[in-house]
Amino acid sequence: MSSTPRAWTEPAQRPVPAGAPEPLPEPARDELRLEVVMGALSDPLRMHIVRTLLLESEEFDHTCGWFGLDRPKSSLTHHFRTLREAGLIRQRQYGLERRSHVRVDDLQARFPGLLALVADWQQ
Amino acid sequence: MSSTPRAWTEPAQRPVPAGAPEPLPEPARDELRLEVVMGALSDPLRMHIVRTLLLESEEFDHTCGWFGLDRPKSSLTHHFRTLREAGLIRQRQYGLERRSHVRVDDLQARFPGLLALVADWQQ
DNA sequence: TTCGCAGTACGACTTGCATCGTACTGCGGC
DNA sequence: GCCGCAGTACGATGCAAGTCGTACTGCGAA
Repeated sequence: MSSTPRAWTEPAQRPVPAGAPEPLPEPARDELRLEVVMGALSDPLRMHIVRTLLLESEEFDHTCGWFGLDRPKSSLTHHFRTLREAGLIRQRQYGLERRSHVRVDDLQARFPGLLALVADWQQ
Repeated sequence: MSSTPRAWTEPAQRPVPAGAPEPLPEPARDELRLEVVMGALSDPLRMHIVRTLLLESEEFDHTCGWFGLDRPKSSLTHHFRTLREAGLIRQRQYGLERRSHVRVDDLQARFPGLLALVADWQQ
């Protein structure tokens, strides 16, 4: 995994740490809808979030605040929820923070090649 | 899989017939934006149109009416224009009719794998 | 030249979404 | 206990998009 910087091409995802909180409500893998996923990615800010998360998520999950986005917190909540409800990201509550990562396995299984397009996206 | 007649996986597109009208205004290949394309595909009716066109377009282009969609004509005009302005389809005016086909070459070049996802989409 | 047809243009209505301020919650540190 | 912080919930607002009826255009056939 560390030999190539593009972990999103790998089918395997790093294991969930023991004791991690349950993910927030999200669609199951077989409930993912391509048109809903694409609708979530049709917003440039959300595309940016997913792409950044994808290319930086090898080490650990990230909080909303980590991105340094210049938007009010309530706007970020809205976009992260949209991404989670579309099935693009998984969110877990760690104490104060809500950490996110891309659902690489599920997305690769259902929509192979989609994440490669996201990774190649240019702002 | 590679023996099946899925022309959308081929880089080449059938040639334009001599004397065909000029295409209606559309974004150039290098102006295509992934988030705009995905926004156009986020509507189930438009996804259906593109997918149908993709899987049936080997023979000839198709008119709006060919699809047999149960919507008023003005709604179809709206959706076909959205698809054309996003760069998904090319439209030409043949006398009375406006015929459409998917821009396979351009989309494969800019967003490889995207059309495969569309072709695998289930209503 | 008159009619019918494919599709557009326009406008009105409605819905959904992005945006954001403000109040609130829940956890951890002091 | 008390406070600060991350993030949510709620509500208001403005705007873009979907929907559709109706009038219109432009071509071809009778």
